[in-house]
Amino acid sequence: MNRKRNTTLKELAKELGLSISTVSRALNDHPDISTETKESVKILAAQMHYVPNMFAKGFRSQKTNIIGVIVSNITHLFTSTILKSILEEAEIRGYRVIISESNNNEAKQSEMLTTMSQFGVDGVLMSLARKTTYVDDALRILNRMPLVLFDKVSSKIPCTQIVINEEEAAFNAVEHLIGLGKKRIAIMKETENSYNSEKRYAGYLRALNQYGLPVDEKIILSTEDISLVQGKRLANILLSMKNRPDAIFAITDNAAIGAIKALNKFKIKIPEEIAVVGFSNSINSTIISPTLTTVDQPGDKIGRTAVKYLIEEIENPKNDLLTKTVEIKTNLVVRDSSFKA
Amino acid sequence: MNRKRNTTLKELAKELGLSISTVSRALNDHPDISTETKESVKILAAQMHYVPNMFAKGFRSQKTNIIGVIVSNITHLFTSTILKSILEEAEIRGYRVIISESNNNEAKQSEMLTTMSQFGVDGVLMSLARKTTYVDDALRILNRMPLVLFDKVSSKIPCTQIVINEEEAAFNAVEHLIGLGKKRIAIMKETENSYNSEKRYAGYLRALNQYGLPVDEKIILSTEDISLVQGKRLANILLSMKNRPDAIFAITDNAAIGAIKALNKFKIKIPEEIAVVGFSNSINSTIISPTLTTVDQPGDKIGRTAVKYLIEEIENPKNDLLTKTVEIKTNLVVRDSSFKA
DNA sequence: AATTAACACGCAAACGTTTGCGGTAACGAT
DNA sequence: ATCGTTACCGCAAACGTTTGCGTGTTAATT
Repeated sequence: MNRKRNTTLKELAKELGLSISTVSRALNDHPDISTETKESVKILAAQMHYVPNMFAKGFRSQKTNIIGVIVSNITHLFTSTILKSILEEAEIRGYRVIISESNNNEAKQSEMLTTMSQFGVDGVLMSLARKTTYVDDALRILNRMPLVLFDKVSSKIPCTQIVINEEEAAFNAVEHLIGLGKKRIAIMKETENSYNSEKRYAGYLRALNQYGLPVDEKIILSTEDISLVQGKRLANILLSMKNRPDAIFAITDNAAIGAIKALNKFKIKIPEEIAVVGFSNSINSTIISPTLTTVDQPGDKIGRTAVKYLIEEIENPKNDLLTKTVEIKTNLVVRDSSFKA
Repeated sequence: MNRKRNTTLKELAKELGLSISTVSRALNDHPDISTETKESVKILAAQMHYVPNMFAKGFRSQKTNIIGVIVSNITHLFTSTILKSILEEAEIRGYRVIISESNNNEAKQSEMLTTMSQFGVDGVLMSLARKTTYVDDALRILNRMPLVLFDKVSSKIPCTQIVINEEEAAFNAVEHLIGLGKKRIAIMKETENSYNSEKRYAGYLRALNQYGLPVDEKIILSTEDISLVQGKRLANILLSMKNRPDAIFAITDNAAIGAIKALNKFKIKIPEEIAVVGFSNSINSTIISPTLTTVDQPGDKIGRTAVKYLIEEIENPKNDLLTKTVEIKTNLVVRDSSFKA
C-alpha cells in the first residue's frame, strides 16, 4: 500500500511562495509575522492536513513530551486505576504515556528503565517491583531525567515519592475494629520487607498499643505472597486455635476475601464471631458475602499527583536531589464484614 | 539540575579517530567494516554508555517502532489482560506501546486516532468505543498506516479484526444449560446494536432453535448498560413473572452476578431452581457465591494475535484494504451456578 | 531630506543518524 | 609495471523543524 506521506513545512512554503521559516513562525504565532500571513498559512495548513512531524520536533528540541510509566502488573485494578488517571492527567498537560510492566522482576525493571532513557522520555513514573534492592539504575536515570515513584517506593532513591498514608490507614482500620469491641485482632501480612506491609503492620501495632491491647505473636501471621488462597490458609490456622481471634485485619483485600471464604465454610458468623477488614477497596470487596470493610485507596488521586509532580520537575529542573514524600489520604469504607448492627 | 546529554556518534568518532559513518556502520554490523574496528567501536560505545538517539533515528527512517493502542477503559480486567499481552508481545518484537483511553466517547476516539497519527506511530490497535458510527477518521488513518481492530470491531472498517467466536461461545453456553434439562432460558443483553451483544444473542437463538425450544420475547431482556445493578433489576423482573425462567444467560459477568445477588436475596436455589451463566470469566465470577459458570475469553491470546497481525502489516505493507476476521476460541468454565450435582 | 525605528520576512545552521557513492591502500595476477 | 579486485573507510546529503541573524521595506521622527 502506498501510504501517503505527511505534508511538510516545505510543501506549505512552496504553495504559498513563502520561506519555510516564515511558515514555521506563522504556525507558532511568532510576533515577527503579520496577521494576514498567519491567517493564510493557517488556512492552507488546515486544508492540507498539516501535522508537525514530532520526530523532527523532538529531534531538535530534545524533548519528546512522552513520560514513561513502569508498574509491576497492569491487570491489578488498583494499578490500572492509577494508570487511567495518569493517562488523563498527562493528556491534559500535553504529554503522551508509554507503559511498561516489570512483572515484579527487578532485572526487567532495570532493563525497562534504561530503554526508557534510551527512548528519550522526558521523565519516568515508577512503582517499584517487589523486593527491589538494586537501585543503581534508578540513580543513574536520576541524573538524566526526573523520576517520581508512587505506591511501591524506596527511601534509597532520592526523589519525589507519592504514597498513601499506609500507617495511618492501618491504624484507622484497627481502631475501627477496636471500636466494635474487638479485643483479639489478628493480622495477615507479608513476610518480606515490603514498604507497604511494614507501614501497615506499624499502624496495627500502634493501634493495639494506644488502646492497651496485648500483642500476641501467635495471631500475627505472615505469608510470602498475600493472596486469596493464602488468606484461606491463614484463616484456617486461626480457626484451629484454642484461643481464636475475634477479628482479622488483612493487609490485602484478596487475603481478606480468602479469610471470609474460609470462615463461611465453617459457618462462623461475620462480624459477630469474627470481623474482617481488608485493604484496597477492590471490586471484589462488594461481591463477596458479607461485603468487605476495607481501606479505599484513591488511585486516581495518586496518579494525578504523580503526573503533576513529574511534569513540574520536567519543566522546572531543580538542582537538588532530595527525597520528598507526598501522602495521599485514604478512608475506611465500612461494610457488612465489620458492621455493628 | 544539569542533566547529562547522551553520547553521540560524533563523540565516539572523535575519540576513536574514525568518521561518524564508520562508527555508525560498525555498530550496525555493516560488512564493510573490519572486525577489529567493530570491536574497538563497540567497546568504547559500551564504556561511554552510548545509546542511539531514537529521535534522530526515527527522524531519518520515518519509523518510530511505536504502536498506538486505543481502548475504551483500561480498568476493565479483560481490557488490561489484553493490554498486558500486547505490551509483552510488542516488546518481544522490538516495539513500544502508547496507550490511550476513549472512555467510550466517539469524539475522543477520533481525536486519539489523529494525535496517534500525528505522533508518528507505525500502526494502531483499537477496540472501538460503544455506538461507534462515524468511521471516517478510521478510514483516513487506514491509508496512512495499518490498523487492526480487536474485541469491539466494525465491519464498516476494512481491516484485520481480532474477535472471539462470540456466536459459538453463546451457543455453547446455552447448549450447556439445555444439557442440564433447562427448558425456559432467559437472556440479558444490550439494547443497542453492539457487535458483541448481537452475536451472543444470535448464538442464544440458534441454540434454542436447534434444540426445539420456543423463543419467548418476555424473557428476552435488554438494557442500555449491562451492569451489575441492571442485572439485579432484570432478575427482579424475571422473578415477578408467573411463568419464571429456569435459567438465565447473561451477556456479561457483571449482569450475571447482579442476577445471582437478586436470586440469593429471594433464597432461590441456584442452579436447581434457576441456573445462571455469565460471559467473560472475570475474577468476580469466583468470588460470588455460588461461583459463576461463564465463558472464558483468552485476553492474552487476543492481544498477542492483534500485535502479530499489526506488525506483520507494518513490516510488509499490502496494497489491498480488506476485512479479515480472525476468531479466537473461547471455552466455557463450568462452576457452581450451573453445576449438575 | 536624512536618519531611525519598527515591521515582515528569508538565509542558513543545527539537532544525530543513515547511506549512496567515491576513494585509497594493499595485494595478487597479468 | 600495470591492471583489477577486494577490503575498508570517509564525504556529504538528507530527513523536518526551529531560531539567531541579516536584510529590505515602510513609516515616523528629526
